Amino acid sequence: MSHPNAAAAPAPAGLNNAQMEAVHHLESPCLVIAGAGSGKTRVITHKIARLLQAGYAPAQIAAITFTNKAAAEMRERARALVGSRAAKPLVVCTFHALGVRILRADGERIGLKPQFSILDSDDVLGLLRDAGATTDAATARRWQWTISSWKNQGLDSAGAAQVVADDEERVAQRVMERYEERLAAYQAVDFDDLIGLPLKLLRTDAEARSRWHETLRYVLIDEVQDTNTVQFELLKQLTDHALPERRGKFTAVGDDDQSIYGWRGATRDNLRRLADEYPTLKVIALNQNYRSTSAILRAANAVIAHNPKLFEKQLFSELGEGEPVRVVESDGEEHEAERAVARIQSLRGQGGAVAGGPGGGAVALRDFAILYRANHQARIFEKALRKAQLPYRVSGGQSFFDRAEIRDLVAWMRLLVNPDDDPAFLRAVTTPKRGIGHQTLAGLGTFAGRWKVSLFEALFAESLGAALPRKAVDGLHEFGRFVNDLQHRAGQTSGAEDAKALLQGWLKDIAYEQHLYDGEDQEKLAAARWSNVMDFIDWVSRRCGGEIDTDGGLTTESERKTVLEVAQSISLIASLAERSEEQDVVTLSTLHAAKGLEWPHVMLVGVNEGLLPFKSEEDDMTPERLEEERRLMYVGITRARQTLMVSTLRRRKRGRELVAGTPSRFIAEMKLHTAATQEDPKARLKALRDAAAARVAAAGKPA
DNA sequence: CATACATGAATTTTT
DNA sequence: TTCATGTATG
Repeated sequence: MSHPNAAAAPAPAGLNNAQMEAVHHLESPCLVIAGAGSGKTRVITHKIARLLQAGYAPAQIAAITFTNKAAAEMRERARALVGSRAAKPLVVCTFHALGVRILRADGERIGLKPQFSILDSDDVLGLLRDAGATTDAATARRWQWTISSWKNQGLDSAGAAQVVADDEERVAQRVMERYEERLAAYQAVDFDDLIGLPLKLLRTDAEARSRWHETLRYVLIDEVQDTNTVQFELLKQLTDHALPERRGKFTAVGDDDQSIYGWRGATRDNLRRLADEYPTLKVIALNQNYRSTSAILRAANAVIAHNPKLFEKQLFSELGEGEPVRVVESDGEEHEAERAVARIQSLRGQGGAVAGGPGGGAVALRDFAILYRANHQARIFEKALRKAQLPYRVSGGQSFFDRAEIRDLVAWMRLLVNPDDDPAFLRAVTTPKRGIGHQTLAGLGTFAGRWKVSLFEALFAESLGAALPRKAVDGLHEFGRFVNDLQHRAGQTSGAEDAKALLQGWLKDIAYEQHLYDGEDQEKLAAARWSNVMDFIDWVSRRCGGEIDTDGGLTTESERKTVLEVAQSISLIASLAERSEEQDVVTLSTLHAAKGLEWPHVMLVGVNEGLLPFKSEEDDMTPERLEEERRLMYVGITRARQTLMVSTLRRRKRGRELVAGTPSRFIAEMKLHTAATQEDPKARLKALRDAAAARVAAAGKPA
């Protein structure tokens, strides 16, 4: 991963004492409480090196993360430390990728054929609409959410039947039953299944379990505080070896104060469970922060002190006092945005005047982040930045793989891997249009439903002729033959050059470029889409050529792969090799999406009651909810390296009139007044002098 | 009655 | 940005 602001610990000479202890503790399960910016990736990668030294083979070590990005960064840092040869066989991947690996190898033992398809959330939504016979996307989305949270608690539809609380859930539970039937019929799994099914396998199949215990002998897991119940159970199963001396070989790394995903099933309580269920658990806290100034950390510590503690931890920094944290009050969102822009411009104008500025030179745009609670808040800042002609990037924008044209091609590839993947079939057979319409597909669907076979299987059934007109059947057969032929060739084609030729030939055969220009009235847009398609083709063929995996997916070796093999791993991959990441632009991001990243200059905006902590009408703010919001504030504060500005609205526009806004309680909790913010001119002067002294001290040190 | 446009409101997100 | 709701117009 190449994000310039990714939390790459500014390398201290070696490891500090706590880090060293964490790295060398192999005797019993280990939990590393890694505060923000305390060098946790460093600990994990060094621990991998330590395990290799202790005699583990690389392929026996698994490092599990939550995102592809984190996995890629981890692999890269491990490679830098232990070398390519040792790093290659390491199992560094996401939870879900590990699930895929287990299911591709052993899924047959629980009735899943190895070429099963992975549905993304759009596919799931379509299936649910179908299963629940609704066209209403909002309803289907609620079902999706409900069903997913049941699955994340380890419940199937039968289990969910025991816990339904109201009528809406009762309906969702029935939809879930039909959804499960469909998944089984399509030989497809959703993202939740990628955790749930491997867990089921390991629980019920002793032989498979012991085989996996032989394969993966030591497990490192990142961000444990973000694990949900099912993921936690999977971790336990993976490390629950039959031999006592081989049991509990894991290191979990996390920070209870950065647990911000409770709303999607993550439970901070898993940290406590680790301590409860593993009496020999060694808990090590990393308290030294290598990212932020003392002024920033003091504010962070003060805020989080209002939460009950799970583990004792107090971050400190040796980077100097730094600039005081600034609180700014604005009249309305526009005003706030203008002031944020003004701050960027003034800090940039100042050049290297800020302590430790990159190379002591000008402050770059990429050094700034504007962080907010909710996505819609970005809008007004975008407007202000555009007006000031400052380039920016909004986090969590539409990903490459979400684009319609890419989803078309991915559907085709999924169909090649698993012709029984009905959602993929439907998309491919109608993209581009080939004279197979609603009527034909409805007929085929009815036929397939009656005989309980997939659409693709139904297509070649003898008796289909009785159910559909001759012309329709001919069209379907032609499509089927085309897919079969392409599938055959894709299974034999490997290497970048050949793969590219195959893919280009395929696009030509289906006249995809024409399809794009037909569907778009503006030629420029169609051309842009086609260029995306070309990027996609390049990307797939490069992987066929055996280029080293940079996406954290499954691959641990770099041999040539067939097009079909590459297609197998495609659903899991969320982003192309980051292309725009290195541009010098201001970052706009939600607090959630900012986790794990850092910037020299951070602005937290919209820090108001109602927004942060967030509160909606029908929402009773439980203490737990408030604590999670506070952790969100904590995460925001600890993203900043040199300066932090916290912005709040005195007044907000509501409709046409301005209404009073209340600064967030978290601002008071930062306890800035002692150091001086704006009230006391004398104290402020002193703070400025201190900061200047700190700058001088910092400038004397090598970077 | 249906469609077009304007207005206002808006949790958080990965795989 | 998107999504839903409401008003105005054909």
